[in-house]
Order: sequence, then C-alpha cells, then structure tokens
Amino acid sequence: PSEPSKASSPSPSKPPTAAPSNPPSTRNYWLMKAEPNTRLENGHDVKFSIDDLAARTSPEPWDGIRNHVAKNNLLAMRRGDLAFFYHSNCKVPGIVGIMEVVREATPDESAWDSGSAYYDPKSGPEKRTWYLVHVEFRRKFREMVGLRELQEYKGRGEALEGMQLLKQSRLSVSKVEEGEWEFIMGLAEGK
DNA sequence: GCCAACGTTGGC
DNA sequence: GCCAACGTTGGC
Repeated sequence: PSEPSKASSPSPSKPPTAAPSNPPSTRNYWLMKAEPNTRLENGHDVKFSIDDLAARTSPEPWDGIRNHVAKNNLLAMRRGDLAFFYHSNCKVPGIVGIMEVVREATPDESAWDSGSAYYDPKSGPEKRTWYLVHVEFRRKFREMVGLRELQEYKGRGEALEGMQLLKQSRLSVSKVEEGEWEFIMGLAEGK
C-alpha cells in the first residue's frame, strides 16, 4: 500500500494548532459501490473489492460511473473527502471500509474507448460527459456494516432516515451526511 | 413536452 | 430468477 499523498508536517512558522487543509467541518462524506464478484461487462470482468483497492500502490481511478446523479456527486467531491466502500450485487451487501478522495474529478476516458467495459458511444473527447475521481484505500472494517443493519435505522426519526443510499438504492455514488457517517462509524466500531 | 415501452440496477 | 424502482428512448 502506498503512503498517503498528503503534505508532511506543518512548517515551523505555523502554530501547532493550525487547521489542517481539509478540517472535518468542511470535509464531505460519500458512499461508492463496487461489485466484489466476477461479472462480465462488454467482455471485461468488472469485479473490484476492498481487497483489490487495498492492494493498489497508486491512486485508483473510480471509472465507469454512467448516471448523472452519481456523476454530480463525483463532481462535488473534494480532495480529502472520505468515502465508504460498499460491496454490492453480492450475497451480503454492505459497507466494508473507507477510502479517501486524493484527486478531484477528471474526464473518464473509458467512456470513449469502445473496448472498455464502460464504453458510451454518445460521449467522446469532444463531448466529455463522464468523470472520475481518484481514491486511495484507508481502512477495512473488521466486520462489514451490512445493508440489512443500515436498514434497521431508516425509520422516522432514526439516524439513517434520510440516507441517500437507502432512498435511492440504485445510485452507485451517494452522499453521506456527517451525522450519518458518525453513526455508521459507531456501528462499525461497536463490533 | 408527454408518456409508453423498454432497459438497468441491485436486493431478495 | 424475480421484480420494484428508476432512468432512457423515441414516437407523437
């Protein structure tokens, strides 16, 4: 695993209490889905699990997002934002760990590569419809926080009542409110 | 711009 | 494999 591509310690001229470049108050939180099981798309296996991400030695381009609501979430991501890694389309779906956005949105060139898994004939270098961000592995939970468990808290007045994942279950990149993030972290750490 | 038909996602 | 919930397409 690579080192975080963060700046080193603050310069001596700054007070020790200097705010980090992306303090919690301005950090946004997200949830991104990937499929841990083999599935063929345009002849390519799109399998990608948290263990695959953890094994990467350079930032991972999160390509293949072909939905405009998900794309708008990608475009709103800022370096330093954190995202849950969610395993979908598998026997036990759920949140399995955390990654960090290390590079903001750039065009997803796989969209105009006719040989790629995510080819979109309506886009091209002159029509950059789709974007990706780069992410890095941060941690894997000792035990996943399953979708079933999340759904226990989606009722009126409960912690995950408004969670985008639960309201728009087909969205592959969704926003997580800070309170939702902290609640889910509590579930993960309680295991 | 409406909307019926069709396609996709993803939990179950 | 089923199907609900969306999203997209295309005729009008």
